[in-house]
Amino acid sequence: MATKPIKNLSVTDAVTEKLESMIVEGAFKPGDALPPERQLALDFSVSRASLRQALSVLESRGLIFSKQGGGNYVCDVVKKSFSDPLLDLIRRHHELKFQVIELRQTLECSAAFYAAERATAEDLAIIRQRLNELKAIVPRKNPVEEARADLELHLAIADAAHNLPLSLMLRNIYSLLLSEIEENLSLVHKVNINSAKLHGQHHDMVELVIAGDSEGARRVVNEHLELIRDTFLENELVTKPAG
Amino acid sequence: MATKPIKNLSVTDAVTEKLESMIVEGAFKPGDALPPERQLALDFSVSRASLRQALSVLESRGLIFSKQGGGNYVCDVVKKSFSDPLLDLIRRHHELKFQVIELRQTLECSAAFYAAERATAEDLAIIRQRLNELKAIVPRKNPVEEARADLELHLAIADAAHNLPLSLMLRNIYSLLLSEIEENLSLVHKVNINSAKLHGQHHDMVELVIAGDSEGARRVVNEHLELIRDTFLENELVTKPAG
DNA sequence: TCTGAAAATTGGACTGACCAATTTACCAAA
DNA sequence: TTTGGTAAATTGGTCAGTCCAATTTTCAGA
Repeated sequence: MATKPIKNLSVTDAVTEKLESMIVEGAFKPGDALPPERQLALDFSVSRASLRQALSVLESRGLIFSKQGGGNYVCDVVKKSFSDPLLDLIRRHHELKFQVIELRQTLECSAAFYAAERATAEDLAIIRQRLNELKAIVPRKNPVEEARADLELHLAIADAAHNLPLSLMLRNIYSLLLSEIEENLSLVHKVNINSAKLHGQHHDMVELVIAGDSEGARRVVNEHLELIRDTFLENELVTKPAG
Repeated sequence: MATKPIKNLSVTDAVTEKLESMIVEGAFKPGDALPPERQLALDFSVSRASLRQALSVLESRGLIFSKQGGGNYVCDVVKKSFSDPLLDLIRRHHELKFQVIELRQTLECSAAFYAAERATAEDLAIIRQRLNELKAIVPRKNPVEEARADLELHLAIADAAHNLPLSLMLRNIYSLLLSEIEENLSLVHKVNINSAKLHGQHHDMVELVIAGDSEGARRVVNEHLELIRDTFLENELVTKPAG
């Protein structure tokens, strides 16, 4: 008999949940001012300190905002943040973005190496197909589509390495990068500066994997991701005023 | 002309940012306990109420968790976001073990490389300490303790690479390996065949990282993990009838 | 009616206190 | 020496009261 997992919420957590559900259910509509903190604390029979902890959490979730002396207001855009904590973390800390790219570099170099050694005819057919799809999309000048096709090519190579955990980790990183790219298109425009060089590297990557030149594949992928990393870094310097 | 939104952070927000940065930058590592709230409030020269608002926000973001009477602890962020499905998968499929070791090899080689380039004096002190702890444990002939100390050394090197996502991934892999080892002690007995050689490599690893020889560190770690991989493989052939 | 300063309201922050859960220290019993 | 349990110290959870600063409201005077 397992001990019953009784709902044992702290006062703060209970208030957070209550307020959140009231907002979601429309008791307070977007733009509305919440009752004053002192009144709200009385209504819930909690201290103002506990209430304010709850309000802080709701503010960090983007549900409300505070104006000193004015009041607490429900945000207009109630964006359902089904946010991945790690993803949020990386969004807020650009130094982590660099680390993610560095990690991607580590993983992809190995992936290319093993792919060159282990790729089957079937793997190679898929890789060629992805490369052709990418080449077809490039002229359309659609950054998001191009980024997606780009990652698909990289993913095909990773899969050819026949290391499932490695593939899965890269998939996670790709989904992270893609949402990043979709949020910040200017970043992709920058990438286009080095577009020709990047696409040349794509071509070389594929050729070396097909040729079974594992060391060569690793080297080109390394150069490829260094170029990507540097482009990201430059972009950060442009878009972020002062780090 | 918009009024310049000068960085005008509230006390709570400032503390939140500061703590988050410290966690991200590794001042507090996953599993670590934060200093007591009263002490932390003193350190930051803020009231405990403000500090607790910040802690509430960080908890809601999944960065820390609190135990009443126990303390505030840094979460293992990775478990929720990066590789839940991966861990489950590997637990269910033993044939993936080889691939996991291969992945570990990839990650650790990079980690050693970057550690040799970036390790601070503090990092090096921890690495030396872990090595000494390992040396002290070896004579006891306790396989589980030794495996744990072994992984702690590798982890210290990984942390010195100053790449949080990389550290987190390796932590997951380590916890996986450890539970694997605890389940199957015979495997570690096999390792002891190459015990002397492995410990020599540990020593070389540390020395090269301390010397800042990134290429050398990468090479030794590569050899180290090849030896580990081969030992695992031999063991598989012995323990699994016709795997 | 309009303006502007005073007053009331409201969020931001600090202090000190008390409770409850956990951890640590310590001592007696086996 | 080891074990087991209890008392003490530590630490998070909560509350009440106070003061400050920004905003909103009120209202007298032009």
